[in-house]
Amino acid sequence: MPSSPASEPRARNARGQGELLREQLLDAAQELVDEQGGVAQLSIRAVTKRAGVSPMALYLHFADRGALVYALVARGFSEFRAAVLASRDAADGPRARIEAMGSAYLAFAREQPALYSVIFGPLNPGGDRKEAGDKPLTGEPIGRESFEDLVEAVVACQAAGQARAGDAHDLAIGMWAALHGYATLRYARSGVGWPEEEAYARAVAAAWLG
Amino acid sequence: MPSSPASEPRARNARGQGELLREQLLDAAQELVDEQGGVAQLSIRAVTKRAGVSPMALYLHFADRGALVYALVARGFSEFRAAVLASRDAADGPRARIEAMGSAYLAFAREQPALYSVIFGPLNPGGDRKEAGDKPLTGEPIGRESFEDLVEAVVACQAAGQARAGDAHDLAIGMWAALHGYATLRYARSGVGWPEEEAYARAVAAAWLG
DNA sequence: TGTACATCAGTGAACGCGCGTTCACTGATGTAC
DNA sequence: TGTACATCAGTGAACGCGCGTTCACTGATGTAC
Repeated sequence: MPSSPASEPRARNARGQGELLREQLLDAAQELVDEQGGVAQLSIRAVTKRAGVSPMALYLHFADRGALVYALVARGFSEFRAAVLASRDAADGPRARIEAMGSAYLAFAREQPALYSVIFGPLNPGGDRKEAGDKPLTGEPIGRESFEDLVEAVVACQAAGQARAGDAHDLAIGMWAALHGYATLRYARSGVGWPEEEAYARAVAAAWLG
Repeated sequence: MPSSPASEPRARNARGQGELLREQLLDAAQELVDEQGGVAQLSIRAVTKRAGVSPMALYLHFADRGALVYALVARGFSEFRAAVLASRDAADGPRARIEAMGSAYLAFAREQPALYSVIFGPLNPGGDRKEAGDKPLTGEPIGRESFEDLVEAVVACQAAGQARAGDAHDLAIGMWAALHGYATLRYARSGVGWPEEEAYARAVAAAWLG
């Protein structure tokens, strides 16, 4: 008989493969975040139960709940940034690149709304629950590098004469806020008649870059 | 000796004044939401403790935790809408009215960030914690009426020749997303150099209305 | 004017639950000699 | 080749906590007669 489904007890990892559990815990945590729409209700016990492991096993890989949340958000942001940059690099010409970044941004927010809202939501996401031992997100706030990517793309666009003059930073801010607003409002208030992602991304570029 | 500070036991309301506690509970809940940055961690026990009352007293006014959260959000939205409309009515001319609405929108989000994020965040805010008995936000999603106010202001602006032609609904969507993006991103990612509220509100109007 | 009674604005103890985290333990597997 | 031992990947029970909600009660105050 083949191995039965998830309900059977999980086999422990082979010697030297202990690190595998770390990724499995992050996967389980991400599933729960998707289901719950946020990180506030995420619990060690729920994560370890989903991974088929005792609560204590989590402490082999994370110092506490805050460290788990931080790792989850950091991993999510890496995926986000990679997706946006890949989309940019597949497009032709500075203006098309910017619009591709906007589309990819909105697509990620649609596909992973809970993760998106944690990445670009209030800082210190673990602290929502209890401060005890939670690692604050100090230094570079998550999301900053992607903003810099956008500024760079705006500069390239201006250099090619495909965007109005003006402070690239200010234009990038306007575009970022417009994208973020759509990303967080569209599915929370869907009854209002939203444009498609690509059309909106082009409209945002037109509004801020001319 | 005058009445001592909050630590002394609360006197119960006089006969016929039982409804006063309802507002006091909502006030306490709002304080906690401000402190915690959201509604997810709001507990009956914390609210009643702050109001100086036993947990059971809350059930005299609210069916359960979800009903409390719903009442809090509904009251907050009324305040929000009233503030935006008051600002609109104090301005001169259709274009200035729209810009005043935008400024008031951003000012409310700055002054009451937690309340703002609950009003315009994911629906069914009480459901974050546990579904048991929570009243879902059915029918008109909160925030809808303010969006209609904005559409109306755009129409007035077009009628006065102070906005480009086009579907007023689509223009209002663009402005709303831009305002919401600023409102939720500015204080969460403050290190990036944001414009002032009034300047941003004008820029948004310029971007979408021409 | 006196008193029984209904009403009102709450209180108090207890329930079962899930939580993060602690301390101590287990049992398979590889390695040194 | 055999065996003692260290290491690794976990487990199990228990702690004290805050939670929503239940059931039953209290004591002051107004009202009917």
